[in-house]
Parts: sequence; structure tokens; C-alpha cells
Amino acid sequence: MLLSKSCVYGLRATLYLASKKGDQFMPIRQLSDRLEISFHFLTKILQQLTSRGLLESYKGPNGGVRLTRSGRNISLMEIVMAIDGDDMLTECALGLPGCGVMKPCPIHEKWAEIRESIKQMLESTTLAELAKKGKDFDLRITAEGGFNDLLS
Amino acid sequence: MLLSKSCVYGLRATLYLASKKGDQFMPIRQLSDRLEISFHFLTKILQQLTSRGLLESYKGPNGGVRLTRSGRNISLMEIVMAIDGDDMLTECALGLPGCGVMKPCPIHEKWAEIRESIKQMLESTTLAELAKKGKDFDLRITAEGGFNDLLS
DNA sequence: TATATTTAAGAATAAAGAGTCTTTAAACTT
DNA sequence: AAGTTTAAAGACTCTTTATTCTTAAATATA
Repeated sequence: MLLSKSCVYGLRATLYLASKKGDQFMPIRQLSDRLEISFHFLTKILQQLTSRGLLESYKGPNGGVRLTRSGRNISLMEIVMAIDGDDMLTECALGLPGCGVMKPCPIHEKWAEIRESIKQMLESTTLAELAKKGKDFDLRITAEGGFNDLLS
Repeated sequence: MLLSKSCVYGLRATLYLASKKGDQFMPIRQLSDRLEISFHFLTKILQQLTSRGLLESYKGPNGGVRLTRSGRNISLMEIVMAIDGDDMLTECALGLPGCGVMKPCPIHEKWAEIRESIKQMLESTTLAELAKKGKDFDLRITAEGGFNDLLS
């Protein structure tokens, strides 16, 4: 897989948060129930996003997590970087260390192009954009349920 | 990682085989030494390629592996499919089962484009082409060594 | 026939990723 | 103050991937 499961779950969760109106904190339990992701696992993932400043959290009753001001208009890239790091965008297709224009492997150029297109896509796509699209067309965000099922 | 380590090793090994002239069998031990890959691990990987008809093997003295006639002009895609399968080209970016035009997730279209470009690249790039390029420009096929170091 | 060389096959081990559980700390409610 | 709700932190377990080890089978050579 290009993205780790942690990363995929992180994207689903932040996408869901981005689709909610207002700036209420949402309990992770509620997120994990609705998105059908293990609560403890999701907690761990969201902690990473919190420590990176993409989410903010609040303990106690009416607590939970929400996107920070800067987190609201972020690209998918920032989520991916926060969870998976930049390996995907730097690794050589043949696994050679330090592969680059100076010391390329035979696939380097073609691979670099692919990586560039992935990078462009992740950088130019925002959570907000996808969340709007998800709501407008009631697209899926879980195996069964669409965005609008979950907004109730 | 987009490709598993097994797959990357499989690519390195077949690329090396494709760069050799003649149709001699090359012992896996020699391949593993030169490519700096564990012998037993590489053996297992190459067995998969043999059973798929991309390589043929011969036991005993002067035995080893070599590309089959059909294996000589294959694309990278065939190696990748033989080792990693098609998950990479079918999986949803949000991990949703059955994601597609009928029941898309919000990233589906953009993701499908990326996958398509990966597919195009893997299908249109041949081992022979990369091997030639590797030799012509003495590019790297191990951490330290170029193609021409190994052809001695 | 005996021995060396080589792939094949599968068991065993190690490492990494995924997922669970328990305890602690913060914040609220009564 | 006591109890409840919530995130934080870390230990622990399970699963998958990666890697190593062992034995068997095929082939060649002497």
C-alpha cells in the first residue's frame, strides 16, 4: 500500500471532522464508532496530528478533537507527512540509498515523475474540498455509509 | 512503500539478468552476491517468477536461472504483478472496499488518475530498455556498484 | 557410485506494522 | 470532594512482511 493504514484512518477522520460545521470538539469515541475504526488505534493516530498542530484536543466532558484553524485549510499532504513521513516521496524504486539525479538508478526518472504527480495531487487537494464534495454528492466515507448518514 | 521489498529485489535481479548477454543460466548465489541480497530470500522471490514463466531454472552444476524467451521482453508490470499482485492498482486511497465509479469515495477520481499513471509507466517500461540504459550510462543497480562493475 | 553444485520447498525466526488494554491526567458535574 | 467523561501515554499482543535455516531433489563430474 502506498499509504499506511494509520494514514488512511487519519485521512478518513480528518475528512470527517472537516465535513462538520461549527468548531465543537468531537469525542474520538464518536469518530471511531462512526468511521468503524478501533478507538484506541484511532486515538494513537490522532495524537500524532494533535502534536503536529493539525488538531487540537480537549479533555473531559464535551471534550474531544477538532481541526485547528491552520488545520482547516490543509492539504492531504500535511496529513500524510504527519503520519507516514516523506518516505513515499523520496524512496528509490529499486531501494538504492541516495538515488537522485546525481547517482540515479535506471528507473529514477520515470519514478520521479510518478512521485511528482503524487506530490502534486496531495498538495493541491484540500480536506475542505473533499469534505464539500463528499457532502454534496453523499459519497462514501465508510464501507457502507455516506457523509450525510454520519452528519446526523 | 509502494512496492514490497520482495518486489524491488525481483526487479533488481531481473534487470541484472536482462543486462547479461547470451542465455547462460546464472546461479542465484552469484546474483545474490553481486546484488547484495540475501541468497535464500532472493531464491524464494525468483521461484515465484519461475513459476509464473518469467524465468526458467536449471539445477546442478552450471545451473541457475535465466529469463525465458517471453520473459526477455516483458514490462515491469509483469514482475510487479507476479510478486505483489494487483493490490496497488485497485486499492482505494481511503481503504473502502469496492470503491469505484459506482460507489466512489471523495478521493477516488484523483487517486484513479495516479494509479493510471503508475500503471502506464509500469506497462510501458521494459526490462530490456532499462537494462540497456543501465549499461549505456553505467547507472547503479546496487548501493555502490553500477551495471558495468557487475558484468565482468 | 560418490561427491559437488545447484534449485525447490518449507519450517523457523526476526522485525515492523496494526491493533488492544491498562493506567494516568485533565476537565467537568454534582 | 467524589464521581464521570474524556484524551495521553505506554505496555502488550497479534498479524504480516522480511529474513534465515534446514532438508530434499535434480544434475553434473569424476
